[in-house]
Amino acid sequence: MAHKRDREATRARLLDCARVRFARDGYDGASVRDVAGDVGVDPALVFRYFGSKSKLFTEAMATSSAPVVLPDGPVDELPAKLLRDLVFEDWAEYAGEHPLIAMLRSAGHEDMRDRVREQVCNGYLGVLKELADGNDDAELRTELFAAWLLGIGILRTAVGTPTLAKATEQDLLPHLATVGEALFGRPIPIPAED
Amino acid sequence: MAHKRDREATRARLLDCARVRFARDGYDGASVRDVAGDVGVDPALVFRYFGSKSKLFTEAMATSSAPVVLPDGPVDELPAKLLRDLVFEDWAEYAGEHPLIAMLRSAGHEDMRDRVREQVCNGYLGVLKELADGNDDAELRTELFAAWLLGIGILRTAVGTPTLAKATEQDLLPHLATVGEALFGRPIPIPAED
DNA sequence: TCCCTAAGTCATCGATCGATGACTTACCTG
DNA sequence: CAGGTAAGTCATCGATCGATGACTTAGGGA
Repeated sequence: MAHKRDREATRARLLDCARVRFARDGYDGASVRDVAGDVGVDPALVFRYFGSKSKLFTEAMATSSAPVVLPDGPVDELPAKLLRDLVFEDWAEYAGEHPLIAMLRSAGHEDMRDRVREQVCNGYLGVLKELADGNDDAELRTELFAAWLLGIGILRTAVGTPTLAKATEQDLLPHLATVGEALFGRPIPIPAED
Repeated sequence: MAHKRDREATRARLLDCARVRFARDGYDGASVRDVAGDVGVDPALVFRYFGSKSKLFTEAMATSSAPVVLPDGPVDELPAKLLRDLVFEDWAEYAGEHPLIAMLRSAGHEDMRDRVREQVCNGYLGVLKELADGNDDAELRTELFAAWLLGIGILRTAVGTPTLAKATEQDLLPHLATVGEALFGRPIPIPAED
């Protein structure tokens, strides 16, 4: 007996595995058979529960349990926290990449594009917005900073640029402070090493 | 008569179409039948000429006619030129995205990853390197700036963040100068509007 | 214990993909 | 104009994918 016959539990496990598969392999790279195999269930069950691969994908993204744990605390500590989350956290189950970066692989699909945008806007940008208070072009500055963090993550994990790939968090923090101060006109403290 | 029987010419046309297809649809999304169809030739011919889809891909990327026209001229004008190339150029045939950003869709494949890295390192980073002269962490600063440009391009075209998607080149140039100066410790001129 | 409902499975379809090998046709040479 | 060679085509294979519908089996209530 692999598992009890529980519709909701099986559905939830399918969604969990689908999330990882889609993020790691992209929409096209992840097959329904793969997801079903992870759960240890017949592929046909996926279609019984979700109707189609596309709907499985949409629901998996929409019910993302905890794609991002948005940090709180003093605003000027946010850049360092986001840097850690986006760049230096160990996302082993997502093939070493932040789920957001991994999801960009599927950006050809409209659903994924919308989902990523929503996550970036309502998540990261909403959190970063306070930093730009008092500046003109506040939204633009916020998005520019987010673009930088995203670009760093991509160069590190998806491209594998030599210096950045080897850089540690401590290497990046001073530059994070420099750019953050230039962009937001306020000092960005460098947290102590732990 | 569609075209003359010219092995080299047909090969070259296949490579051209393959480049666009791979960049726009990704490695998995682009089929050999698509590429052959673009050229108006039988798919089997592709295998006769290149052996496999993977080899077609590798050769298409390696012989990239002009994936990037690296700008020259005074070093402090490079940021603005790269911003235009990466973010504001009209890459209509690549579905509106810079080829480099489009190629990231295929970064799951090792070949593509290597190719993108090579292009970034020997292309953009090589050009930008001079800007960091005189700083410690010169390579890191260079890669961080490249990460920023890349991130801007991705947020604009692949994610579609609201403010950045609507921003014009003139909107971004002041911030480019600000961040560039902070990162490289030298003034970055803002070119006049044309 | 019986049995009915729902959870899960099996067999299979049609489309598409990469790939192969035998075939046909166009062009150049003598 | 004849004929050989190379450019290009056709038929087809095996694998994989999403998807469907009929089937089997588990398990709780009477």
